[in-house]
Amino acid sequence: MDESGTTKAAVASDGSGSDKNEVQRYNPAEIEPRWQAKWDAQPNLYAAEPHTSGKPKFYCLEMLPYPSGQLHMGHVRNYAIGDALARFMRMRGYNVLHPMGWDAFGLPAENAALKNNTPPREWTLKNIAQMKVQMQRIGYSYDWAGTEIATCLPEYYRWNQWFFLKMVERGLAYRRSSKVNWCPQCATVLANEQVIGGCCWRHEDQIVEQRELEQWFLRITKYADELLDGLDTMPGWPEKVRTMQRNWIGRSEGAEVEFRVTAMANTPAITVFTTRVDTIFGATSIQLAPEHALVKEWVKTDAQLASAVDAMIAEQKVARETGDIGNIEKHGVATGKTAINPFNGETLPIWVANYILADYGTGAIMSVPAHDERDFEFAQKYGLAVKRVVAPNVDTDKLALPYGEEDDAVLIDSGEWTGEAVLEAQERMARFAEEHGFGKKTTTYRLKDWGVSRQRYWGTPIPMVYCTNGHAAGAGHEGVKAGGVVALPESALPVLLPEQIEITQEGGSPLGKVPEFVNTTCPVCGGPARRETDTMDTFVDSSWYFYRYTDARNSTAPFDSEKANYWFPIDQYIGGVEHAILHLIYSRFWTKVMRDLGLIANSEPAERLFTQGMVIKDGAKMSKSKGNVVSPDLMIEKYGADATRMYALFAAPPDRDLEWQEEGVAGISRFLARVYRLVGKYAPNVQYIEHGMHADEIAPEQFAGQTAAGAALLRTLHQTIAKITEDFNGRWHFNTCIAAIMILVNEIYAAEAAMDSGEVSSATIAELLRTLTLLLVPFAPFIAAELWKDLGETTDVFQQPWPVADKELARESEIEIPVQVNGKLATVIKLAADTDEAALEVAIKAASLADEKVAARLIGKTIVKHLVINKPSGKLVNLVVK
RNA sequence: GCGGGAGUGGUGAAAUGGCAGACACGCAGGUCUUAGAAGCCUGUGCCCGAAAGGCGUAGGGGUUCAAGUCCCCUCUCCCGCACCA
Repeated sequence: MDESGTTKAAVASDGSGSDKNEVQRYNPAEIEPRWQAKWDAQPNLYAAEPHTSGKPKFYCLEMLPYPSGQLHMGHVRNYAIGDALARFMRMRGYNVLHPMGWDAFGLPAENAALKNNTPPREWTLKNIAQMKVQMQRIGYSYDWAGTEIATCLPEYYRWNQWFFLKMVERGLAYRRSSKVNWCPQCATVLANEQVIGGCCWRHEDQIVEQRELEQWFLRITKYADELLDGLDTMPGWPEKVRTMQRNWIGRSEGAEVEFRVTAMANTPAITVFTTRVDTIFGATSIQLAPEHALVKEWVKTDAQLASAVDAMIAEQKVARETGDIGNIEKHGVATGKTAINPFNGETLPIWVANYILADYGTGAIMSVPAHDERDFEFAQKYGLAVKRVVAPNVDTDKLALPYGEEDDAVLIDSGEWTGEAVLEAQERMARFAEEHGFGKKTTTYRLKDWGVSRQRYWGTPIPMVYCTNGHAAGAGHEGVKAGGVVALPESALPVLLPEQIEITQEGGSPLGKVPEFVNTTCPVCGGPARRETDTMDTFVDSSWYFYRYTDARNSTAPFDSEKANYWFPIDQYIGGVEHAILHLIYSRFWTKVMRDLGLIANSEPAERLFTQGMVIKDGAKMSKSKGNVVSPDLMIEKYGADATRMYALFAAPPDRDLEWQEEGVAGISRFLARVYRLVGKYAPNVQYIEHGMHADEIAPEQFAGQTAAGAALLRTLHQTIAKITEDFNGRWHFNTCIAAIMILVNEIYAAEAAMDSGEVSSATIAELLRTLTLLLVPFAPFIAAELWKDLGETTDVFQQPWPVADKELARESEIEIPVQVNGKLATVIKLAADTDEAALEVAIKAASLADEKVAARLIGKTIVKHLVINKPSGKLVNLVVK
């Protein structure tokens, strides 16, 4: 090994006599396809080891895409984040599961069929093939062969059907008539979660209509409490997402109280829901929603009421359309009827009011104007009584109506409850109502059961039939009512989606027009039966796909429990925040159901969730309508896949929105070219190529007698390793990781002369370039593979262990100490790092006073304090002077 | 209205309470070239200036030896929820 002598002139060492200008230029268009072809030929390159391997596991998951046929920058970014992490964890020795698949059912396939006359299946599979090529071009390290799934294939969707049957058995799936959200454009039903501000989530300008339909529902409300309480045990999820889910579930504890309608013996009592039963003595009217059942009854005999109610409903519809719902003026109409307050026997007028929601609570409230803002506003308008029943603990003269109050406020004018504290009264009054049979403590939720029926073709067929002979369901099928609804046996699965089908724009389920599909036999009696023609919401597909990944080729079960239990929970889930409610709450529900079925041991699907920011351009989210879409293909063509994905990590920290600037991609490409040139220049000269020596054989003591230049480079190198390693384990600021690599490369360039003259040893150069290459793996795998090869390695760079930072080598030889005077920087002094700790403070004080810039600021002042501050990050001096 | 996030150069951004603006883009000047491109070098928060200096993290106040960072108030922008009784 040549430690002492001058390093041979780098450029000439290959004997070719080449000079600088002939060093090959970085050409990703040549490098990347070459490596990609090599990788694609190895289907198990990124396969995880079996669950029995005994290695620590790491399940790295990104949300699966809808196969639109075009990868967009949001995908590129999302998957670049996940891929960096997966590659890092592999190099750290983890058994990494990094799967990918396709959320392949859904309406666009049917729209495309209408437009292009292409069957949905064909269109979808073509898109998948197209997007897969795009993703492979970018070099993501997915285990395609072992995990790839497409939810539109029977191998997958049969398990949707299987789960559905399990849920039917357990009463978790049921059928009932219900008012549903109907999007005329989709010609199908939407779940509550898919209605955004009264409009369809897919058609932002389309008002959602209400229709009465027979629908299948999944009983997610059974898990409402667990879904809510579980959020408190999920510190690895963003607070934002947990808050959104909490609000969505909307648990509200209160009481129901029945108010009898005066002099109407046959009319059922009005049940109101309230969270403030303690204010019931302050109730001065009853308010019903326009759609309340009693109102529907009364309008039959009261034309005036009928027109007022109709106007209210019409007004709400308009308000919804214009987006003004929520701030339309409160108004109402008196019904002329009255009800009795069961607590004090008072007679209260019954009104119908436009601010009462039919689908929350009971659709009826007791109005307490003194203590509720909305009721107060309403009462003011119509001159209804305002009766205060809670005394605030502060000077009441200064309070404006309606009165809010503190928790320790007490009741006044409330009969036998007068003087009781608010919270105590709530408990006791609810119990009193229950004991006397006119109320109870109750909890309501904003969350509703999940309607999963869709009147569409391109989805999972619901595995139920309607027996013409009117069979009731078999024993144990408690979710199925009599009337001929029969669950298919498991042996009848999968219920295949017919492929020859005509898609038309007419409403109703397209499957209903396929007699071969519809007409079947009853599994119980063998008589004629009709199949369910609705298909499942596509959110069913994505509710459990990540379990399938652990055993994607299983043909006898959705997955093997042992495998799932090894891999779950997902260690890191990465995706867009737009799925904070829909997908992520359904997934949590499905996990709990699977746990209760005994399939898995975990109760939550993912340990940690990361929501990346949007990719924007010219200040707006990329979208076709805005015409600001940047094509990943074009970027790859111009700058290479490495530069494109690396820019996606460099331009902003992953959780923030990212403004796409093409000049930035060009900048990254230039940086990679610099790295390429550097390695190209020194690779032929790297010692271990000639001597077959590897860096791990270079003992640290060989760096001990380093020249200052070599030591400085190694110091930066190890600081860089430490910085990146720490970031992967913590805050994920990959932008600063890449910046750190740039600093390292800049520094190596600055030391070029020292490297050429032999001042920096060949062993050091080898260590620098090898390690630099390894550090690039998570961010730019193509160039990393190429450089590794150029450095003479024949091993797979992705299987190399991640470099370990050496604290000794990373330590500064000289410490810089900022000196402040009254907190403002005066100068920076330098001291040798090996100064004895005991003497250091004295030395620092002396040095700081000796500095002329400091002295200049001390003229005419007195030193009050001379502080030397010790921090892990370094030392600092502050002179407090007067 | 409620909840969450953010506000730092021309731009994207950096900064465990301790040197504000790392790294990059852009721009300017230089070098190389017949010329250009690429590369390389230098400069680049603002103000005045030859220099020394002064001012600067939306605005105002506070805590601290020390505040972009912590606390209080105000303003602006983005996201989510929105008459939830």
